[in-house]
Amino acid sequence: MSEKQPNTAVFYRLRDTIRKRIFSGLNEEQFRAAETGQGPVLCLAGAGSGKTMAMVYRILHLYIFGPQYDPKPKLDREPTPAELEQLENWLEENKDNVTKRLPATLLRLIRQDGVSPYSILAITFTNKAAEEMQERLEPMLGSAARDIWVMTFHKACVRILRREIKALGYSSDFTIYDDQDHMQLIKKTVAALDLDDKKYPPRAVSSMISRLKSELKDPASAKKQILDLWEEKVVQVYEIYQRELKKNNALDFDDLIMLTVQLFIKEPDILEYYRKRFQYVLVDEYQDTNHAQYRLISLLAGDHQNIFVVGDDDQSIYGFRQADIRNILDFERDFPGAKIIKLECNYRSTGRILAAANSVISQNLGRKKKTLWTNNPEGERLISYSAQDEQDEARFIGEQITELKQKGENYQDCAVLLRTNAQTRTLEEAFMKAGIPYRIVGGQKFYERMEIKDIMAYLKLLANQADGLSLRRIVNVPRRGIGEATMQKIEQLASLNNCSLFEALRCYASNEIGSKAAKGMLDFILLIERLLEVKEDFSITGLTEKIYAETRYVEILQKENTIEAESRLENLKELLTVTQEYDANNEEKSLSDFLSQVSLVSDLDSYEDVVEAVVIMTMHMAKGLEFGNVFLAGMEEGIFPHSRSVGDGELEEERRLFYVALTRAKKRVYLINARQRNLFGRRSYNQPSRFLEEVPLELAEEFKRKGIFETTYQGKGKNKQDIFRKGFYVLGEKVEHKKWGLGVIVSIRGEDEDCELQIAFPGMGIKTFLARYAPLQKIN
DNA sequence: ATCTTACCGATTTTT
DNA sequence: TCGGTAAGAT
Repeated sequence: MSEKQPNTAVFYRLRDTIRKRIFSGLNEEQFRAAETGQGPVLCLAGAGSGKTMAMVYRILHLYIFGPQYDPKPKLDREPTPAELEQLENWLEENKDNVTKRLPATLLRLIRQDGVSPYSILAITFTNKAAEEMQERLEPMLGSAARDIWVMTFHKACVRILRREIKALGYSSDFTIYDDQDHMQLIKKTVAALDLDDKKYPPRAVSSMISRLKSELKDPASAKKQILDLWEEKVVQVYEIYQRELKKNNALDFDDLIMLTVQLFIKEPDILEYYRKRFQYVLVDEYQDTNHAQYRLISLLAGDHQNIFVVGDDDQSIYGFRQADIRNILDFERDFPGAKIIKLECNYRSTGRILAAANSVISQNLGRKKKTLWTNNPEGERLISYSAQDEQDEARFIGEQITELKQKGENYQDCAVLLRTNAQTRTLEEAFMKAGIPYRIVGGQKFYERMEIKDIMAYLKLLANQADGLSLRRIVNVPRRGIGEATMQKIEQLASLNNCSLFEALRCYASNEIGSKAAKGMLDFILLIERLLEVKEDFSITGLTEKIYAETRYVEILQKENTIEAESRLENLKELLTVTQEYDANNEEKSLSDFLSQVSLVSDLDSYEDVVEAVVIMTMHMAKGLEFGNVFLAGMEEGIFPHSRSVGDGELEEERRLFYVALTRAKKRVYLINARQRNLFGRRSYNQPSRFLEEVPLELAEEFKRKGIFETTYQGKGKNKQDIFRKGFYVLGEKVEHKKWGLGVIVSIRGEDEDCELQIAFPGMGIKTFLARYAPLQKIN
């Protein structure tokens, strides 16, 4: 017989139970990550260990219960019996299901000491990750979820900079240059300095400048650490490049981070404001942060030290983009008193896949020791297949996928992951032939298409007339008879008068009335001025349509009447869908805001796994995704590990990439190498990847093609005759004929031993044979 | 100013 | 092999 408890005590008990219920889907470590609200926390989260869960629930916990859970918080008033009943009812109703949604009333009742959603900053690298987190938060937190800053580094920086960049001498309608724009400007600068672009390849120059920026070195401080002539010149390029950006009121991607840090350092008041505001900072994929990003978050977390980072050093595969693995390895040193939480339970992959991945990654030195384990079943063995060549490789994958499909797998649960983009072609052809629906993620990106870039350049110029790069792009698009030579003059004029390209253009046009180029220029200037006048009156869609019409861009494409023009028109239509979506979803529509939103999306963001299609992409792009069945093609020395990375310390990063690729798979992994393949138009013979040997033998089995003659053959024999009888002929394969000598199979008709082979003998033409009788021998 | 042809060179790229 | 760039032709 229990004594009648006061309402408050009952409330405490119920609240505690509800808390446990909400977090019941987490394992012990995840829960610890979620509830440790104060101080620095490093969460080492292995692949597939539910780190997003941990982050989402951490935010949830902060919002509802605050940084430090108090089971008996001070209440303003005693809860009413009706309220207690509500809580009890909820508990009763949600006895068995895992909580995905919390009703607002319940939230209001139990939320005590919870932090303001405005004080939480959750940073990711991809929009996709940010959206995923946001989507999971919304049903739990309701509208409060929208007040939390869950966004990418770059987006957060753009937000801050749009408000504060005046302090750095830019104006707030700055343009963001994408990689293409950036490269363009680098090339121009290299040329302007009269440097030989053989000795100073734009790519290398760009990567050096990018490195300097991610190390927070401005041109002045970069000058102090020059090692040789080459670097000296590059720093000169950097200096001019940076000046040029500022003149154009433009920022490249690296600037977004670097300038934000500079801003914080230069303006302590501004830093103070954001420090006060973001009391709780969370960072996803911490192993991928570069130095600038590290500085950014350490500045923000400066005094409160409430910083929570999740990452996996074993999944650091962006070293070439200045991701600094030391950030995660040194976290405990950088943030004294840091708590370490390891998430080692994998919910994704089968035991065998995980064992393979563990074994592979254990070869790397200098990592934080972690061993993933799982309660999942052992699963099937990994399958390896040694293909004749890339066609055979592609065909094998196609066949296996067809087989999987028959077993009830969906196409969208199959992924082919590649080391390089160049490997996609053969696969595409094979899939097309086999009638397998496929999708290539990460090829030509929407916003990188010519026609889209053209229209965007118009919009950019309208938003920011200082943007000379955009002006240059469109001044003669469509044709207005303004060529390179004329533009050179204008550019000179601009730098002479220290004015913008647009102003120089105006000046030139009014001075050279009558010349052909001036006529075109005048057309262009009037067009832009007309658009500038009305840009405030239109929605983004309206403005875009006006550009289509006034430039006659669409009209000209229509007249072209080619398939190419057709697809460009399609893209322009698609762009209108994008603008419409923006217009519909954004209250105060500003052109700059639209443009930055667009600048910060990637191809991967549009990737949804609902389409019935096999997905083909690079291993890099696959990070963070998962698939039932994963095919890793091109497991060859030179390709993977890539020849360029063998040698200097990058082998471990390649191995991490392999680890990432393996751990994408839930059920099946196929490892395929081709014994020969065309590489740069040359036939090359590659050894199987060393990584294959790092997969323990007992976890894998080799797939043997059931050849036409193989039914009875079980041979171990080494002699040529045996091998010759065992094989199955493959298109493109080299064979030796007793009489004709070396040849290549160019066609195979029919099945099994009845098939008819056409073989090309160099200098002797194509001969036809019946496989059954022909005295053929395979050449490896 | 714009179109054509001969070279060269060739990872990965969240933003 | 392909695609992007640089010099030559119209």
